[in-house]
Amino acid sequence: MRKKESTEKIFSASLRVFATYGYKKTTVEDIARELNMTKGNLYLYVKDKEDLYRKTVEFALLRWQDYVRGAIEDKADPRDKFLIMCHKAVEYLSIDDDFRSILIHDPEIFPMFTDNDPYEKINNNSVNMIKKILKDGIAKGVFRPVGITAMSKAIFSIYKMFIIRMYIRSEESHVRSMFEQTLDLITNGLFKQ
Amino acid sequence: MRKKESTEKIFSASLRVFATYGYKKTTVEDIARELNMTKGNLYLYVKDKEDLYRKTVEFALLRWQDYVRGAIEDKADPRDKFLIMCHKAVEYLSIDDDFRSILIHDPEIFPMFTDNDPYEKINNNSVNMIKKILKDGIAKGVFRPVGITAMSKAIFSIYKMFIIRMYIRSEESHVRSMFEQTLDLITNGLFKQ
DNA sequence: TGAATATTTAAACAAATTATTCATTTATTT
DNA sequence: AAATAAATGAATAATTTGTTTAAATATTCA
Repeated sequence: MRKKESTEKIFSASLRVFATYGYKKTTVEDIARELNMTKGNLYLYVKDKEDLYRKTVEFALLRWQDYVRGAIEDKADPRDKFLIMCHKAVEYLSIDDDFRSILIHDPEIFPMFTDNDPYEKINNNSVNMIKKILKDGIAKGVFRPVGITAMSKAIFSIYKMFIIRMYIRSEESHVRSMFEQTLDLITNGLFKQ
Repeated sequence: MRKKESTEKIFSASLRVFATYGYKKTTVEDIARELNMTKGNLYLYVKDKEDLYRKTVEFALLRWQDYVRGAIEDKADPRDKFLIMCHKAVEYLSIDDDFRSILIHDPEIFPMFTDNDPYEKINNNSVNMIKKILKDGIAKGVFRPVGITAMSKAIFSIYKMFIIRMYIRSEESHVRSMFEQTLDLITNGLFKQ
């Protein structure tokens, strides 16, 4: 197993285990076992358990972002892009059990924009994706000329809040309909009439 | 909390936690926390962690047996009793997540009839329930005169096997239809024509 | 009430588990 | 075959966990 090729294997296995037991209850050996390797070898890839966890969460966030990006890249209309992005971001939770579980175990993965967000860099990918859509939409004259940076952060905050709420209390279907209504509110405030 | 009244609370909380994490990963403190009490206090009720686990499983098995017994006690026809018992025993897993989980974590809960079965006494409740039904059915002339003890054990073995199989590999719907077919086989071999 | 009894706590300790390191071995590349 | 990279497994340090215990608090009932 060459180093370059194996990192994906390592973090997807690690995600699986962390998602199952949570940070505290998974041992480094649990993950090594899942990978059919020894603990010692794992420490070639990460500094310590916390580093392993952080990199695992980053891996999970990137996979989620790839899914969303892939779903909108061929769309031309900024309004389409925006709506599909919002829906796909939430729908992804239905198809990735591990991602969903890790969000429930650790609500800090999606922190509000605080001073030291460990995942700031990666969350900025999402914010930048939104930024581009807004910019494009404004340029094409289909969005009102809103403040791009602040609005992007606000929108990201809203749907990450829904993502967490929706799956911590997934029984409550009214959360989903609230999401739809909020989305309607955002877009109808955003679109030109 | 008086001692007499609290044992049920203790073991149902304990069941919940053991079912969530499995024996190894749950700590005595996890259970104490769930009960809003300290570890030290728990040791007034049980000898050690293993004793806590054993009593918890016994509690779970008794709850399951009560459910089945309750469903058949008002039935008169031994054939009804038999069929309902078999179905209810399996269906119970759908309504008690903790029971189902603990079975998956610990397949030894339903051991085959080996020399030292820690739950022998409680599993015998089930066997005796079957025995009574068979005896009654034979007396009333609706069952063939089979060997009651051996047949009861055989029947219990069959449905406990299905219970475990069904929920370890619950995706596979063919397991359920196999159960129905096996039940059909048992009853049509058992009933007089 | 208040003495007797039952329940709960919190701290302490020993034993077990876990994270981490490292010298050595095995595999791969050049 | 030499050099480099990857993996091992055993050893150690740090932390967690199971269990005990003395002291505190609550409950019972004479």
